[in-house]
Formats: sequence, structure tokens, C-alpha cells
Amino acid sequence: MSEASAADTPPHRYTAAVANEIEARWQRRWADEGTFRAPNPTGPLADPGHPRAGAPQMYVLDMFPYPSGAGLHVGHPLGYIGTDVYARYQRMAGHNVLHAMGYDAFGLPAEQYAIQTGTHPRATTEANIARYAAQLRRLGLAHDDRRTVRTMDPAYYRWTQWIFLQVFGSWYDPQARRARPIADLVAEFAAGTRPTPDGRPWAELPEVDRRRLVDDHRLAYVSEAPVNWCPGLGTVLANEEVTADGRSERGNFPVYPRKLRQWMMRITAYADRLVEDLALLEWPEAITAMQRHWIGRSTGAHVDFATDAGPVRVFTTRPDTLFGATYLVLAPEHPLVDALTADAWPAGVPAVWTDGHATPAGAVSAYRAFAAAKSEVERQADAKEKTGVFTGGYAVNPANGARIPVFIADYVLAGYGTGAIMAVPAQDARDWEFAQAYALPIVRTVAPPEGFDGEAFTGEGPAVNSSDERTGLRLDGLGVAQAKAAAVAWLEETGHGVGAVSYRLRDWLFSRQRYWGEPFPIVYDETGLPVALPESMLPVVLPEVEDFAPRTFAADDAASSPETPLSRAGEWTEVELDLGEGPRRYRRETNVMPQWAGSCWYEMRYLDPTNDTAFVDPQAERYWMGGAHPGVDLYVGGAEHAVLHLLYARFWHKVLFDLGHVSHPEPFRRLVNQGMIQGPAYTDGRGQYVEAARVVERGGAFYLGDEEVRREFGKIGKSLKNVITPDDFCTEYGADTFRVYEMSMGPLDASRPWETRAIVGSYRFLQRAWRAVVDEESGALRVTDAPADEKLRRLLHRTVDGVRADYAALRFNTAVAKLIELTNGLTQLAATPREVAEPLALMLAPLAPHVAEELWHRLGHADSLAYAPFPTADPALLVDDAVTYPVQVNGKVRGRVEVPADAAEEVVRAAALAAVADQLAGAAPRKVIVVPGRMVSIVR
RNA sequence: GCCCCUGUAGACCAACCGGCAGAGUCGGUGGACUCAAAAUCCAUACAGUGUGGGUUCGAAUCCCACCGGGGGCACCA
Repeated sequence: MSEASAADTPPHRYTAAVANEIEARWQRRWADEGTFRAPNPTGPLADPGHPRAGAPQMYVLDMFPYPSGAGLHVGHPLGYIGTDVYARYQRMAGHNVLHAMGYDAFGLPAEQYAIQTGTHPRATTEANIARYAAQLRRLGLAHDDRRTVRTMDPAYYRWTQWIFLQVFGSWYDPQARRARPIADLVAEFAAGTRPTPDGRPWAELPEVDRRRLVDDHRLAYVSEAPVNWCPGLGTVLANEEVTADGRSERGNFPVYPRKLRQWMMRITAYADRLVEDLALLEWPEAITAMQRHWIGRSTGAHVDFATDAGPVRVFTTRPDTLFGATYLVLAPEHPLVDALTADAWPAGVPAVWTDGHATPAGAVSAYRAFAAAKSEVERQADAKEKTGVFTGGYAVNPANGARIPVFIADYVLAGYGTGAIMAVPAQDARDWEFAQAYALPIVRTVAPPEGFDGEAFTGEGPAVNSSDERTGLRLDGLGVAQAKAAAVAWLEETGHGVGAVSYRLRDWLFSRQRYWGEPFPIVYDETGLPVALPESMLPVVLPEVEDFAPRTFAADDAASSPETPLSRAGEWTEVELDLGEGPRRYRRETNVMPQWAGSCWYEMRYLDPTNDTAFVDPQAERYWMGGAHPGVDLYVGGAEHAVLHLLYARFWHKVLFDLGHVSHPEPFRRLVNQGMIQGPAYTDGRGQYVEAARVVERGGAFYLGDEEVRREFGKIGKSLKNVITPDDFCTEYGADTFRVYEMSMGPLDASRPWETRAIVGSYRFLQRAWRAVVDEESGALRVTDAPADEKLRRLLHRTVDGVRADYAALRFNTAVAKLIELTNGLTQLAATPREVAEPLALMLAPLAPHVAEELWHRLGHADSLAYAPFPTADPALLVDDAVTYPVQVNGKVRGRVEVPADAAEEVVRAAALAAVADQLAGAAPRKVIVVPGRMVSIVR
């Protein structure tokens, strides 16, 4: 802007400078007056004199951010602004609205950033949080400032640790279908009402055995199991943190399957409830589908195959195909592999089965090494080509007594089902491929339809080759479903197996070999078994260490082993504590919790953030999360958390519900995923991304200097070099313009490209609204107390009616359109009637709160409009006196008639027939359809 | 490979239970203001709804097939 042009601008126009002044002033006032503090029913956050004390409550929540080093870009605030508009609207509409913001401060991203910059993660995280907070404040978000939380603060993670102790201190009772305190389990063992696994009386078990037995039942437990080891990050990862192509979601490093001793959470115990309770939720179909699929419940049977090494139990969804099981396959890591491996190859073994090894032991150990060295990426890339090796051992098919070979192969996963399968090549494509490669027999047990020329047949058909008089299993002729039922019944009668359910979901790997996370409230005594610290010792504060970086390795160093940073803090690790048996030496757990821990319950801490005797006061919990519609009333966040945060948080909430700490089994009743804003990104001739900020448009093409570059739209971020920050737009246009623009681009849940130049439309709109109230030359009010004319008044009431409905339904884009329409109806007037100006300011407030407050103030109101009643429409002004009906003849509009709005159907019909009489040429129409208020359709 | 979502003016989007394809924004064009320009204001044109079928008096909307775009899962027995 040149000096000359600045001089030309009317002095009281709504410019960016004016907007910025207004915005800073109102933000200060809101903060000073605590405008957006929502009262609790009791406790330190109660306020009986508050305008919404005792009003119906509403809980609006955003997925809180990780404060990354890059700050907010224009995509982040979309959801935050959306919830803010909704919350401000509901507050004006009479609700006591809780809306707060916190920070997910622990975890990999913050720590990786800290390592890159060589600073302590606390320092970088705090700096990042300060930057985020400033950016958010500038957007004018109406958060209750008293309720902010940071997961890295000891006052917060004390309760994360406390919840961990609740999980550790409980077990899942499958009969009761809920978690119960571990003391109940001990009591049952002690009373003999629950037998110990080996039948010895509880009283006779040595103390260590008792503890092991109890520990095996806990919802948080230590186990040695196959996990995802990521050398590049130096830590293990949960399944949910590994992408479909077998790399770490953070950092994109390869992940290796590795058997390690780790903390797990028994989320699988809740698998059925996590599926069933999705029915209680108003969530996008896509998210519930993803959760259902991730849990992956499948029904079938466990079948035991006798071997020299004892029975091998397999899981199958097709017990009806038992007769077609011509070999068994075990995962290379299966515990029975060593026992099954023969001393020597049986006579006449095909060469492909041995892979050229002289002994089965040699072949097995070579294959195991081969499989273990493969990353997930490689394993999946090799999926087409089946590999495996014969163990030299055999099993007996219980259906017909056939002696079948036992293989190991990496197409069988150790972590799913029992880690062993019965291979039925005729009915399973994977088994077919393997059978082809290893020359194994194929027996059809489901008859494919006439003319079927495929390989494995997985469809419906009658069972064949599936009866044996000796064993009594007769399935021939049965359809798949009947045959399954008959096979399961036979398995259970004969003791060869049992109907079973398996889940894709696996227990949640809960420990990380990192520094920046919650320490476990766990120590180990001389037995090496975990001991929970008492509540009185919480929080276990994360110690300061010289070197907070985890030991990382070459990303492809599959043989490396994790090393926790806390294990280097010797003084902290080795402690003397009195846990009731006098002072003794203990060793602390040196893993930390995964970053999801803190976000599993933050929605409850907002309810009662200052409580230091409970994670949340039960009354506050019941007030905000209970009632006729329990749970968070609106939760907005990205779809990328579909199976991470949202699954973990539901699990923790259910445990807390079972133990009586919360009043309802689900935390987030209504979920909306905000869309992703995609930014323009540019590639040069080599296909490399170039700094988007330096690209200019000339004549419809894009240039970096003199070189033409190609534009595409993609996820905003460092990798595409296209970060656009909200700050620039706040400076150039004002936060209100930015808010209106983001909301007007489309529905909240739709992704859309960011188009910088289009923002001026929102800017002009606010200028027109401003100009309708304030004279640009003098700054005086342009408002008259004279009444609005009939047409304008009707427009106003239609707008009020529509905007209310749009806000309530999160249709902010159409609310903006209606407000623009109303504003455009004012631009030609010499003065704006107050009866329109005031509701306009109020209706504008959720979207553009600063300018709305300023207009409201200038219209003579001393108080903030945050609690002013939202305008209501007069129903009488919503219906027009007359209605124009289009008249269709054979589907084409041939005429129009205007009739009174309350005209009877016969009147409309007669008028319509008269209007198109020439079309009908005197003939009686075959059919006349009158759609009241809409149209008339005539069939000739 | 399997599952889900989605295709409307040049772009972003409206169109509620099937009822006149257009609320709004950008951009285009013309005009006002200006010495000129920017900014601002005013006025305009532009699609028959991805394609092909079907149901219906009537389809952007419902059904089927195909094509394009996006997302999820992917050796889960």
C-alpha cells in the first residue's frame, strides 16, 4: 500500500489496521474479564453469579495439538475456528459451554525436534507451546483460560500415572464382562472359588508364583512378545503407529518384527465392547468402519492337531474345510517349532522342502534368520512369492487321521490367532500359492460352480470330500455355514477343538525407549517382578539427564537392541524406598509411556483442572459428561486419529467406567472430522519441490525466478515446502476475515485447496457489514431508529431462521452466505434500521467475534455480546403472502401461477390448469400433481 | 486385491423429504470513482450436475454399471 493510497482510504473504513486494533483490544478485554470462563457446579471453578450458572451444559472439544516447531499453518485452525463458532453460538443460544485448549506435550515429535536442534525437549516444547498459544489467541478463540493443560506438567501426568496404576491394579473378568480390582482376583484365588492354572491351592504357592499368576491377569502387564522394533527411532512402536507399508508413522523408518520384553495393555479384552459401543456414538461412518475393521473380529474355531511335540493349536475361520487341510504352517517364531523340528530329514523329502540344508535344524534356523532380517516393507513386498521350510515334523489331521507335514513360513504371522494355521490350499489363495511352490497336495472340499477355472475357491458351495466314517465327521453336501456349524459341533464333541473368536486387534504396546514421556510408577524388586508405587509417591517426576536422546541405530540395523535414556540416570534408577516392608532397594522402570497416554484422558482434566485429590471431581464429571446425552457433545479433529487416539482413549475410559471413576462408558459422543486444507505446492523440472512462498504467477503460469514450475495441491508442511501461516493473513486482513474465510470455503468436514486471493471476498463482506453501521468518513453511526420496510424485515427474519439452523448443524459456509445476503440488502440504504443492525452484529459474532463486539459496543451496549441472546425469528415473517407455482406439463415448465400462500389445493390446481390451458388444448389431463408450496405437475 | 467416501459454472461451494439447477465467494467482462492506477462500489455473462442405463408425472438427489479423484486396509488364516 503506497502512502498516496493510504491517504485516499476513508479514515473510518474497516481496514486491516482497524481490524488489528479492534482485535487486540477485544482479546485483551476478554482475557481481563474472563469472559469465556464456564462455571462448574461446585468446587473452585464454580461461579453461582455467572450468567450461565445452572444453564444446560454443552461440552465442545478439539483434539489438542502437539506443539511442533513449525507453528500453526492455515490448515490447523479450521477445526478450532469451527468449534469456536459453534461454542460461541451455543453460548448465545443459552448453553453453559465448556471449551478449552491444551497441549499434547510429550512424545516423539517434540522429542525428535529437540534432538535435531540439540536442546532439551522441555525448552523447545515450552517455546512451541508459547508460539501456539500466541497464534491461537490472535484468532480470538473463546477458550476458558483456567482449564488449559499440558501433558508434560507433573501436576497433569501425576494423574496419567494414577490411571496407569488403576489399569495395572485391575483385571478383566470375562464372566462379568468388565474390569475388576486385582484384589477381587486374589480373593477368589485365596478362597478357592477360582482355581489356579496348575490346580495347586493358592496357599501353597510360593510368593513369587502368586505374584506371577496375578501379574498375568493384569490389564497392564509385561510380556515378551513380537513387537515392532524401529532402529531409526531407537524405540518399539505400537501396531497403530506402523503404516500399511511397514514403516514408522513418525519419521518413515523401517520397522522390524522383534521379540522383546515390553509393557502391554490388554485392550483385546475390550475388543467386543469397543465394537458394540460404537452404536452409542454419533461418529462419521468412515471412522466407525475403520475401528471395526482394525479390531477385526472373526469367528471360527481352534483346532488341535496332534504331533510328537504335543498338540498344535490353529485358528481357522473355515472349520468346514478341515478335510482339505493338507499341511500345517507355523510362524517362524512359534514356540513349538524347536520341538517339532526333526533330527533328520525323513526319507524321500522333496528338495524344495529342505532348501538345500542337510538337517531340519539347519534349515529352520536359516529360515528364521532370513525371516527376522526382513523388515515389514520387505516382507510385504515379498508377499507374492511364498517362502518357507519343512520342519521334518508331521501332524495328524483329526478329521481323517491323515499324516500331514508341518512347515514354517513367514506368511503366517506370530501375532495373529495362535500363530499357526491349517493350510487348505483348495479354499485359500495364500495356501494355494504355497502349495504350488512346495508341491503339496490340494483337496477340494467345497465344490466350485460349473465352469470355475480359478485356483483357490473361497465362495459358496456344497461340501465335498468331507466325510469320514472312522472319525464320524460327515459334512458332504452341506453349505458353508451349515458345514461350519457341524464341524465346530464335531470338534467340541470329540475334544479336537472348540469354536473360537479371533481379533486382528492386538494388545497395546505401551512402553517406549524414549526420554520425553511419562515415567512408569513402577519399580522392580529382587525378583524382577514389577511393584506398583503407592499413590502417595506420585508423581514420579521425569529426571533431568545429560543425554536425553535415545540410542538410535542405522535405520536398517535389524539386529540392534533398544536402550532407554533413563537407564543412564543411575541415581534415579536405583532407589531405596519403603513400600511397607521397611526401606529396601528397588530398580525403577526406565521405559516411558507412549505419547498417546496423556491424550487418553485430557478431556476429563479440562472439567476439573486444578483438582489435586482426584483426576476429576465426580460431580464435575457427571455435570459435563452425563445427562441425557452423555459424553463430549462435539469433538472435532483429524481423521488420522481414527485408530490411534480414539481407540486408546475409548479403552481407558471403559476401564475407568468399570472401576466406577466415570459415569458413562464412552467419552466422545459426537465426532466430526474437519477436512484438510491443501496448499499449493510447486515442482521444478526435476520434480523437486520448491519454496512455494517464492513462486509468482504470471499469465496463468507459475514461475520461480525465470523457471516455470508446476503447481499441485497437497498436504501443507515442510516436505512440500508450502507452509502458509495464519499470522500473515491476520496481519494483512485481520483475524475475523481469516475466520470468515476459513468457514466460508466449504463444509467443516470437507477438504479444500487454499486459495490465497479468494480471502478478499470475506474481507469485503466485513467491510460492507461495517459500513452498514459506521460511516467511513466520519466514524459516526449510520443507524436509524426508523423501522425497516417489510421486505427487509422479512429478509432479516429469514436470515435469522436460516443462520440459527446452519450454526446448529455446523453448516458455517451457508451461514456466511446468508449473512452476506442480508448485508448486501443493506448497502443501498441511506441508514441501517437498528432492528436489523443489532441482530446482524449478534449473528456475525460467532464467526467474526471482534468486529461484532465492536459494532455491538458502538450500537450502545456496554457489555460483551458473548452472553447476549441469539436473535430469534418471528414465524409470521417467514411465510410469504403469495407463492409462485411453476406449472409443469409432461415434465417441462410451461407456465407459472401466483396464488395466496394459504390457497387450498383445489385453488392451486384450478389456477395451474387455467395457466396452461393452451398446452392442454381442451383435453382433460391424465393426472395432476400438486406439491404444496412447490409446484404443479400435469401429465397430458 | 478388498472396503469406504466423492464428482454441480474457469475455481471454491449452495440446492433440507426427489419438485423452477444458484444462496454466497473468487476469477472474467463492462461501468463508476481517479490525471492514471490500486483499493472500493455498481452491473453482468458463464454449467444442465463425470459417463451410460433404469425407476418416477418429475432425478444433481434413488437404483445398477462404468470412468475419474480422495481415504482406509492389505499374507489377519
